[in-house]
Amino acid sequence: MHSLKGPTELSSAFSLSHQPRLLFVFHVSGALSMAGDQGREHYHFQLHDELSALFSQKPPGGAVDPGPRGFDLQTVSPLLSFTDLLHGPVMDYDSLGRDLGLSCSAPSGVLGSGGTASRELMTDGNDNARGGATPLTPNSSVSSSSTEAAGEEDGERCKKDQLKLEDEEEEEQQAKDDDEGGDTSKKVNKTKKKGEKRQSQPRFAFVTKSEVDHLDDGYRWRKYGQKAVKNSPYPRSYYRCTTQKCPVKKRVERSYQDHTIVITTYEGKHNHQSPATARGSTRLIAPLPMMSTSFCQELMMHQIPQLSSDTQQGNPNPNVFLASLLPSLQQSHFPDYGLLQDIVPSLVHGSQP
DNA sequence: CGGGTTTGACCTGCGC
DNA sequence: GCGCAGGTCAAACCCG
Repeated sequence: MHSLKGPTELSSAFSLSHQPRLLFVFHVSGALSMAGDQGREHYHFQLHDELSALFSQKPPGGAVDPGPRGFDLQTVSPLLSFTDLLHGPVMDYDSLGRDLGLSCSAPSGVLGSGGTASRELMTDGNDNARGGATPLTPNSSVSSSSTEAAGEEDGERCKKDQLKLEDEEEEEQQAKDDDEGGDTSKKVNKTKKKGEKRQSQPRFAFVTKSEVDHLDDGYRWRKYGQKAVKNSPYPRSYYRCTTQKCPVKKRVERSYQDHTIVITTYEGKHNHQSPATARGSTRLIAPLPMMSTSFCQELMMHQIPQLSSDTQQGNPNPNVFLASLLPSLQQSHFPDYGLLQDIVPSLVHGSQP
């Protein structure tokens, strides 16, 4: 069974924050899509339902849309911090999970048997799991992501993923060949071998409350498509990292129940440094030699006010937060440690020579 | 003019 | 086989 230490330790780290913030990281394993194949669609809509239920709730003062489930986050207490939510007397993992009505369609009963919403969201048995932080916008008030507990499919999935990765290496090689003079039809090259599934890249989804669709995560993206989403009035946009040969893609869509909820799904891993880092961002007061993306900076500034405050009040390096967080994440099998590694490469490299 | 966006067409996988 | 839906392509368009 999966280790469930992650959320606990993570929440300890997040106890630094005084603010009522939620930060969930939804790792979406390779075979899962935010939407798509019928088999995955269930998860997709559940994700929508759950998140919408979660985020359709606004803090006191804001308009509150109870949502179809009628789940009232305020019963959980919107004023509680992430830590409070996880540890506080108001709600334990199990009750939170139940109240959230979370019952991800993962085969082994993702939220069953002691599993809880938060735990499961933060737990992933997939060793290939990579994770992330949350892209935030200035107006984001709540961010969430989800981890798919791959459950019993993991073994098989890992094998499949490995095969796919191998295939992708071939594709990469072919791309190189193309770059060196091949002018064959891209469509032909892009066409996957028969019977071969896509979606081998690690994925993780961020759910952010934001008015803007395209969140600045420090990387440059080029939109390559937009599709209407079934059962949703909001289209899904497809972006590719503009850096040459960077395989990372992301999809951005809004919750059909709460248009302020932006679901961003990242796929793949950047094979380069964030342009924001490269050009030297000045978003934070202190220099950020170890902060690779504005993405993290936003995290620091908006999602972790306490930390931000510390930064301004003397601690020159907000990365101490991540530095303190990473070991816990590593120890706790936090599924998205990999993304943190992506996001804070030098930090990780520093701690992991 | 280069880079990004829009948008219709096309491809693919899956269920029926 | 057909229809549906997600994902991608690429020409046209836009903008600085």
